[in-house]
Amino acid sequence: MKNKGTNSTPQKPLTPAMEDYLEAIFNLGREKRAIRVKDIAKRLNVKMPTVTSMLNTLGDKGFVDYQKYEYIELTRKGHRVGKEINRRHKVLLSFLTTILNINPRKADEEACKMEHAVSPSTLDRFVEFMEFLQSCPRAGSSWLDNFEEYRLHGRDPNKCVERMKEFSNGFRHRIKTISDVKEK
Amino acid sequence: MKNKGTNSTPQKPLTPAMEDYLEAIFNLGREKRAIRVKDIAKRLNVKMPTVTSMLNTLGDKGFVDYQKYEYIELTRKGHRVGKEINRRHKVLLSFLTTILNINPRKADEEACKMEHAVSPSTLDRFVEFMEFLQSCPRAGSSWLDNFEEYRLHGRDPNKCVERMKEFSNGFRHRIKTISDVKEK
DNA sequence: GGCTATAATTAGACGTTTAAAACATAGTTA
DNA sequence: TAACTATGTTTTAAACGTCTAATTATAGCC
Repeated sequence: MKNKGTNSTPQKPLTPAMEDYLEAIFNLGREKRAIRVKDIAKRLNVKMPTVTSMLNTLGDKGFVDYQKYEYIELTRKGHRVGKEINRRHKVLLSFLTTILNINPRKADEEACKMEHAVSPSTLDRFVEFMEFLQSCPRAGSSWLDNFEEYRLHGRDPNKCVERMKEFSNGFRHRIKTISDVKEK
Repeated sequence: MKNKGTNSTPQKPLTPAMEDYLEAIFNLGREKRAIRVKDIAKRLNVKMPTVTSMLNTLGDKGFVDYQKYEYIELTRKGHRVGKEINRRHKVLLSFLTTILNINPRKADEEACKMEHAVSPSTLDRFVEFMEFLQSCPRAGSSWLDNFEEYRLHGRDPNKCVERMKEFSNGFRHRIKTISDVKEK
């Protein structure tokens, strides 16, 4: 038996809901000085009592410092998790928008769901894949333009060479945003 | 209000657990003639009472034909869902293994979680992306070999041209498996 | 200080998913 | 057919995440 009910570093698997709260608190913490129950509720589209109860849960598990009616703060452990989930969100969002060219709103929704399903090591592969696309000219933005052309106008393999010769610049900016993921 | 409690085509969002059961039943149906509670329990690593109770839930919602002690069968609606979830699984598995080169066991685990998070339209983009890679020579398998090289041996952009000239054939087979996703 | 508006909490409930324990059925075999 | 074994079901209970309604706390203002 590893962990008795106390806490410290239980490392029990967090539920998706808990991850959502930690991510929300992490982000709110960078946006405003004081984080309130109301803010979290609004961010996650839940009611305030739901937030209170989850804060108690997360407090018991050592992810937030929380005494009722007082300021909400992430512990070091909670901060680590919130930041990691946020990283997943950004990477997946970037992949969905820049590589698959899904519109930002839809991509954000999807990233919200996917971020709980993708392990850190798989996430790293996504990052490496995008970095590769960015660092290698032939694999980079103009190549993605070809994907867009393919998607919209046909899938005939014979068109391929022709397509490769096309100079399209309407989407050249897409790949640039990949580097934003590495920020902070 | 769209649907009164009856059923027919309620289209209520299925939970991940329900999707798992429908997918499992769908797959078991193709493996053996009679599907038993025990089989589902084993497949999903749950206990038999859990299966019984979920079968009742899914029966009420019109996804399975189920009378106690009798054969378990998907309704047309249930079959549609099971097949769709299975499709998501196969597409994601294929992406994770052939494009990101994640090992099959790990990739399967990840696909199991991701399949509940990815919408059909996003899934379609994954498929198109892989089809594009398959249909366009320069974007195809040898290009993915370069990604592998990049991942393992360095990320220096200056190496890129050099890398592009390399002829690597150790991974050439990877891209072939992409077409398997389109089966059935 | 007392009043009021806003914010937060408590209390109680519900639906979902799970499991353990006890019970029921069906099939096989002696 | 009686007994044993497989399988399946019911009952009960728990954890989780959410809600509404009612209550309590905090902060700002006259």
